[in-house]
Formats: sequence, C-alpha cells, structure tokens
Amino acid sequence: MTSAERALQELRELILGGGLAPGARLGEVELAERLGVSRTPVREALSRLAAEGLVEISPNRGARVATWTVAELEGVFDLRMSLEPQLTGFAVPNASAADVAELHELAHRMVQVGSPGPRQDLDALVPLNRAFHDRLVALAGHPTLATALAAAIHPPIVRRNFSAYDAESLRRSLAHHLEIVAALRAGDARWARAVMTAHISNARAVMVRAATAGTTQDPTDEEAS
Amino acid sequence: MTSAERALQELRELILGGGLAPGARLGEVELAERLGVSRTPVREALSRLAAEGLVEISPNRGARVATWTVAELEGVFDLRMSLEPQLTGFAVPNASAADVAELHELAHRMVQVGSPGPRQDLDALVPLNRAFHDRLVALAGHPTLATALAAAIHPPIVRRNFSAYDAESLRRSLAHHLEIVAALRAGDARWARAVMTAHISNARAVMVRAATAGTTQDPTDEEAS
DNA sequence: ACCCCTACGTTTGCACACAATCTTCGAGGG
DNA sequence: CCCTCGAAGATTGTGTGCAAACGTAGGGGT
Repeated sequence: MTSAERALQELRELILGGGLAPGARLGEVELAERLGVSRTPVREALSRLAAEGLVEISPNRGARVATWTVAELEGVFDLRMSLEPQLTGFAVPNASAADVAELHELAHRMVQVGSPGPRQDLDALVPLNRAFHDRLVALAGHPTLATALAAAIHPPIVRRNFSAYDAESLRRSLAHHLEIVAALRAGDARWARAVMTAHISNARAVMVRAATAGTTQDPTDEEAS
Repeated sequence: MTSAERALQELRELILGGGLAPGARLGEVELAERLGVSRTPVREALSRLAAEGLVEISPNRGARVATWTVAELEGVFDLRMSLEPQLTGFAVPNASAADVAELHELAHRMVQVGSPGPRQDLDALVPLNRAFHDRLVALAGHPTLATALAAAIHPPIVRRNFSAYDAESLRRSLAHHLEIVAALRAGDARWARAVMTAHISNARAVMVRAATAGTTQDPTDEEAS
C-alpha cells in the first residue's frame, strides 16, 4: 500500500471519527510529521478528500475540515431520500434466504444493543447500522447509485453517533430495520422502498433537530500553540 | 489560477472533447510536457479526475481514460432518473416569468436548429441542450443534488453528440423541452417531473442502443511511438 | 485617533531528484 | 517449441528545495 493511501485513510478516519473538528486547519507540514510521511502524499490525500467533500481547499490558503450548514445537511437527506429507497428496491429481487437471515441477525442485534436499559450501548450501534446499510446497498448490485450515495453520505457522517436520537425516534429506527427485512423476505420492493423512505425521513428529522439545537458548539480552531 | 487547475481543466476538455479516446494511456511525463508544466500538478489533476470518474488509476501502473460498459451507462441513467425529475420539481416554484421566457427561448431555438431539414445542425444542439438543463438545475436551488448529478453525468457525456438520435427520438426530445417549459409556466411540479422522467427514458433508450450497436468502435490505445 | 502602506514570517505551489515497482525483452533450460 | 527466469528500460511514488502568495504586525501619514 502506498503512503498516499495510508495518509488518505488515516485522515478520513481522523475526520470521521471526530479527531479533527469541522473547520479545523489542516497544515501540510503538521499532518506530514503527524503521519510520518512527506508533504507530497499528504497533498494528494488532501486533494482527494476535497473531491470527496470532507475537506475544503482554498488556493494558497490551505485546507480546512469541511463544515456544513443545516441547509446543506437537509440537502444531503434529500439526496438520500432519492437514492436509498431506490437501492433498497433493487436489492429485493437479489436477496437470497441467507442474505435475509444475515440482515435479520443484524437488525435483531441492533434492537438488543439499542433498546433502552442497562445493556444499551449506542456506540456499538454505529458499526451494526453501517453493516446493515452497506449490506443492503451491496445487494442492490448497482455501483453507480451506490457511489453517488456514498459520496453524499460521507460528510454528515461526522457526527453519526446515535446520541442525537430520542427514545421514540430510536425505537422507530430500529423497527424500520426489522420491517425492511420483512419486506425483503416477502419480496415486496414497494414495501421495502416505503420503509426506507420512512427510515430516512425519521433520521432527517433527528439530525436536523440536533444540528439546529447544536449551533452553539465551539467553532474554535485547534490552534493549540 | 494555479497550474494544477489549468491542467485539470485542460485535461477535462481534452477527454470530454474526444481528444483522448477512452482507454488511452495517460503518461505523466507526456502530459506534463504537453501542458508545459511539471509532473506534480499533472499528478494532482489526474487524481482529481479519477475522483470525478473520468480517469482510472491503477497503483504503479498509471492512469487511463475511463471506459464504461453498457451496464455502467444504464446505471448512470438510473441515477439521472432518480435525480433530474426531483430537481425539475424543485425548480417549479422558483421559476419566475423571466426564467420561463428564457427557457422557452432555448427550447424554441433547439426545435429550430434540431428539426430535420437543410437548417439542421446537430452540433449546435449540444450547447443549447446543456444550457437548458443547466438553467433548470440552477433554478432548483439544490447544490447537493446538483453536484451529485453533475458527477454522474460527466462520464457518459464523452459521446454526448446528438448523432445517435433517430428522427423520432429527437422529435420527442425537443418536444419534451417545450413541455417542461409549459409545466413550469403552469406551476405544476408533478407534470414537470413526469416529463423529465420521460425525457431521460427517451435518452436512455437512444444511448443504450447506440452503445450496444457501437461496441465495435476501435479500442486501440494512442500509442503513437 | 484612525487608516493605509510596507516589511516580515509562514504556508502553499511547483519543480526536480532519487528510490521502488512494474513491464518488456531476451536467454537458457525443459 | 514453449515455459521460466533474469536483467534492462521505463514509469510511478516519494522526498526535498526554492519561489511566490497570503496573513499579520508595525510604523508613518492624514
């Protein structure tokens, strides 16, 4: 694996994992020594991340972690609403019994882990949720739609923890997963599309509310001198 | 403007304009001296073009102009079918009388230029068509959807001349533009969406037919020694 | 007291050089 | 005659140095 790829993945992880706050300055030399490589692969990584929409580059002024307004966040959800139900519908005829069982397993574990109580673990929900949606997208067998969706989803995933969900919305979200599995088992593409549309609408409401409320979060740079 | 940007735009023009055939090898040194810059900005341009999907990069094996199978072409049209009607619908409430007049003017000129006869000029149709669709997308006021659409449309635009259209399909396409304007004037988003869906379905049928028939086109590299 | 202009430090943009990898061509053995 | 192995050439990947542009602080002028 090349150094540029390593830098790319590491930076992506850092941004998506919250290690770098939105708006934070990304100096080339700082990142270079932080990742143990030269500036060249760092530049390449930053360029590609800019193409993905994770960082913003101003000529001669360097790169910063991208920030998103509420309007842009809503735009992303519009896009998801256009694509994910479609992908889910495509997945229906391709789902084997084994696939359905696997998805059911994932949805079931999400209910166990996500239900309120002493065993609730919202952080464990994130990889399960991701696995569920990724599996579904893979089943659709539609690389073009999948790529467009992935490009759109990446940015707002930054704060993609489930802490923003209130109990009611979370319960709905978990139920949706199970219902999607049911629709797959029934071979009903229209049903699956409808549930996915509802699923994203629910998520949109939660995220927009969180973003609107959390406008007060620190926009400070990480300029610890 | 930076050298990397110049290289990016020039390469894009070269690929989209047909100056570089799909599958053609893109040597860094060759491009560098062809554009009069060093390898560094060329590398950056190639990297970004790869992110756009116009070129494909294999590690240690260089870059080539991207190629698309018929299946991928159909995938792109699936994506357009998901996004463009949506964008057209969003444009409806934002369209002022002046906007409608402008779009009507464009659609009318396309009919004049595109109708069979001695004054037919298929090449002149391309910029008009592009202006029409761009105007419509701009009216939607939805940067996120617009960006996703633009990213998807770029690749297959390579052969985006209207020579593939038979008389019947071309007449339909021109009529669609006028009908979309009518829907805008009526303020009927559902109507506009439906016509746009039909418009893209028509285009899909034409392009897929052309791609299937034209599989015999030369896959030769430009290895002029 | 406020504004503008200038000089400095920092950072990015680009070019060049070296190292690592892949491809190709040729020779030897089976 | 074909296959395998090896070396040379070419190409990509990465590090480093230099020049240009930007941001900022300080001094002079109005």
